[in-house]
Amino acid sequence: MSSSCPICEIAATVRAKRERRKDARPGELLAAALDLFVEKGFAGTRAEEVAKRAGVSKGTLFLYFSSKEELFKAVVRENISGRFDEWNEEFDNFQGTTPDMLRYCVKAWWERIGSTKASGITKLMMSEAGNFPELAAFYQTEVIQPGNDLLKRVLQRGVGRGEFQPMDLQYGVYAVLTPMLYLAMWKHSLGTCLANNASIDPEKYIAVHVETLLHGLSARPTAVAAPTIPATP
Amino acid sequence: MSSSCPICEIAATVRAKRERRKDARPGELLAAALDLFVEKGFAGTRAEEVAKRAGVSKGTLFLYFSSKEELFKAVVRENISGRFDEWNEEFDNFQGTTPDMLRYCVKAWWERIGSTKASGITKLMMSEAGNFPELAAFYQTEVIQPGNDLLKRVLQRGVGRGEFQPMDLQYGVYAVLTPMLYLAMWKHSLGTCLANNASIDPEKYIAVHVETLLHGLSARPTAVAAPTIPATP
Amino acid sequence: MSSSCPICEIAATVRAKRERRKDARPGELLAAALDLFVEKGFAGTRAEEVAKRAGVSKGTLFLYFSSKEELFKAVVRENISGRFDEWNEEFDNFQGTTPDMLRYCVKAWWERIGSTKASGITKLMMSEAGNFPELAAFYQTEVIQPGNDLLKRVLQRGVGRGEFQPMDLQYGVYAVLTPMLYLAMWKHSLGTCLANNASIDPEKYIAVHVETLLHGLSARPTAVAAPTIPATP
Amino acid sequence: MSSSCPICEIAATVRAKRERRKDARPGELLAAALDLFVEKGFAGTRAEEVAKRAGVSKGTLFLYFSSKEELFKAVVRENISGRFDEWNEEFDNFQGTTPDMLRYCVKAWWERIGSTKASGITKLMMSEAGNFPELAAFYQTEVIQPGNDLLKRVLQRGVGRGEFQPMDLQYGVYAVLTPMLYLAMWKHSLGTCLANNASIDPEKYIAVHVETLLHGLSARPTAVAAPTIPATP
DNA sequence: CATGAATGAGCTTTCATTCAT
DNA sequence: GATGAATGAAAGCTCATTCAT
Repeated sequence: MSSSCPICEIAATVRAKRERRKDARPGELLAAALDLFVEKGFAGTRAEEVAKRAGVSKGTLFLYFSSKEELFKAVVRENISGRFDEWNEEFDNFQGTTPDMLRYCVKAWWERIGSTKASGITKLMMSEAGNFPELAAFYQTEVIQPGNDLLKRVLQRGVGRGEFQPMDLQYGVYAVLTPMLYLAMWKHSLGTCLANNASIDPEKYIAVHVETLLHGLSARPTAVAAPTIPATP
Repeated sequence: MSSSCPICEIAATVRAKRERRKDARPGELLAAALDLFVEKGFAGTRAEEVAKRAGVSKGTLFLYFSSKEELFKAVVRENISGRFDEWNEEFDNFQGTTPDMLRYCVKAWWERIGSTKASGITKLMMSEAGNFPELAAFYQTEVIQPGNDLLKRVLQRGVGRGEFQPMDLQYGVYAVLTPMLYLAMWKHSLGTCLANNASIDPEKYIAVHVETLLHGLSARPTAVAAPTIPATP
Repeated sequence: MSSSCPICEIAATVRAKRERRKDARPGELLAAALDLFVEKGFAGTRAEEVAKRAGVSKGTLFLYFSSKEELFKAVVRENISGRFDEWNEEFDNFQGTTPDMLRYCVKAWWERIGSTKASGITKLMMSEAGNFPELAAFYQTEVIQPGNDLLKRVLQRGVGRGEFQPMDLQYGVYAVLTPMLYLAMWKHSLGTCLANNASIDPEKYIAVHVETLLHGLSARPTAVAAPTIPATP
Repeated sequence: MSSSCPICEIAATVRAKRERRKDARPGELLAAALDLFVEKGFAGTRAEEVAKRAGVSKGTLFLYFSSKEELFKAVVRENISGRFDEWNEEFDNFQGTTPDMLRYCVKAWWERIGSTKASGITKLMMSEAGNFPELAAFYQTEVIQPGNDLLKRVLQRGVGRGEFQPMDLQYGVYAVLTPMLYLAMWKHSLGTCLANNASIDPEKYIAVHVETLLHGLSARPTAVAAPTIPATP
């Protein structure tokens, strides 16, 4: 490779760069695919577009993922696990009232999932679950169940400490989770096409939600501080 | 039909049968389309499949609906937007407290939309809105806006009568609507693939939701300080 | 049929009208078909449109003409023959100079064919001949040949009387005919879609044509260089 | 190519072969399309047929031309409108009398268009203009207008140099053009189906036409009763 | 490994033709 | 005879997937 041919030199450079980036390819493709699947849905995303956004050719995409469906599965797998250990630990160590814990919990979700691209996966799963039952089961095991358990422990703590009324924990979880998941859906579906006057301010929406919720959950003989939906700003 | 002219009778019968058949077609097609759109999404549903399920040929479908998109709009009109007149009237005539009105409202939604196949349309729009902006705009105009307005009037009534605290009506609407819409989503996406032990009992879910909500909304004598989202602990 | 049933009476009236018009049906269909074929071409004309313009149903059209192609053939047959006898006689009796005869000839063509819907048939044949060889042969025998013969006799008369130079009669015929046929084409094709500034005034066009032609054909005392086919320049 | 690097050479060869193939595709497709459009008309030609005749698949056609209409436009550009620059220049540089120029002009048209398959496009536009207004407008802009302008300049030159009588240039253009266009029509419609004895010898037809025309246009000292193309009214 | 030209199954839509009424 | 609802064969176009280079 000490050839004097300049083209060969360029080729060598290219090859070097290629080899350096070879391992990065799947990751770049997955990132591009996440973006596009979230933005346009599964059927609406063209394989070539994914490849182009990842800076490779259509052929290369199929070199790493045997089909569009496999790519989709890989995207979901890549993006949904691995955060729960950290979170569980965080909550085990939480010092403070349970209402504050719940506020923190919701805030953390918004900062780490809801406001990031990762929220698109939620929407993705909702939209396409019907067409990928296998993936849906995987999602249930790896994401939904752990999230459920984590929230249940928070609510149980509140009940145990007399901060919350006794409740059916599962439905308590739903009451916390639902609007957040819905917000993720909204952000990535109708919310993107609607006139501004119909759009939701996510942070305000979440604040209203959690306070209303805490008001509803709280054990209060003496209704001291009534949280409310704030008056029109 | 006591006519003495047998030809007239036969002709009338013939026409009747034909017209009965012709009149039935759109309904059969709309029912088939609802099923399939909900099951497979808009893009995933083939026109020919709709026709086949309705027991007619591909051509016949286009005899009644000029395009797949028009078929979808007709499905939405048939199942949702066509009913707002009736609902508006119903609520105009409602006698009783506003909390009861809201309970009735949520119950009615569940019985007429949520628990029926029509709830699939909600899920459909969430999933496909990004890919079919024209459909999204249609849905916004024909469904979201009227639904929004109806709920706003209910909440306004409660505030006006001193049953609810003053509030930002738009976010009040969201607080009512969101879990219901989310339930619709759930039913038609992940909910269809999950093990039974993780499934939601919709009626209970809705009941919990509305009571928690009413608790949060209700005007209480000592509404001192509105709690807010605290800073990160 | 002395029934007292008013519907039966109406039916009887309808039937009578129907029978009265039964023989007229094919003619009405042919007229409608001529209009539409000329206006939109063969492929561009829909069978249902023809039926509607004729005031009958689609089914009836196929009752009289076994296929769209048969309808087309019938239109051409209906509209192209039967005028030549009259014309031949007219010209046999013509008194006057041959240039005047030719002027009259061109004028007559314009008035009876060129300016009427019948000119559309010319365009029709030109456009569709390739797809209907059988029809083309028919047209050749029934229309082109007789027209050719008639014009040849006119030119021959001029040559015989010393009004025109000797010439190749066949090409003389083409020289007369061509611009007229072209005009018919133009009227029914590009002429209908072009900006006004590019449009032709047919009468002026024909006048220019015939006078230029007569100038070229006329025997002149100083017929020094009768225009001939020059060697390739 | 005297490089010592064998890989470079191979790569170059490969790319060359591939590019040669890719570059050839549009030409092959255009040739096939010209054939078929002329033979069967625009509507009558199936995209797949064009592809098959070019030896490729349906999909490949749409790789190079985004729609059937674009394919047609490309055929027109390739065969006619793309040549006007060359022709305009040719005539700007012409040395000789204007009658000779006109003879050359007609001869050139015959050799480059009339006698080639390209003449079929003229017929095509005549036949299909009514059904495809967009194509007609394209043809008007890209072909008719430039051709018109070119001929007008020729005639104007003759008038300016005293070789032709003053005339209405637009109708002069028609007088030149019409028989040529008609010839193109004839060749591709009825002419293809008629017995030999009725067929036209195009070269002789054109020669007769142009000489008769020049005789009619020419300015002659003793223009006693010279019928002429009248000056603009 | 990477490329991108090529493929062809699949989708929506049109419309001549049929046939039960 | 007349009707018009129903049919289904095409046709234009898209795009996941393949494979020669």
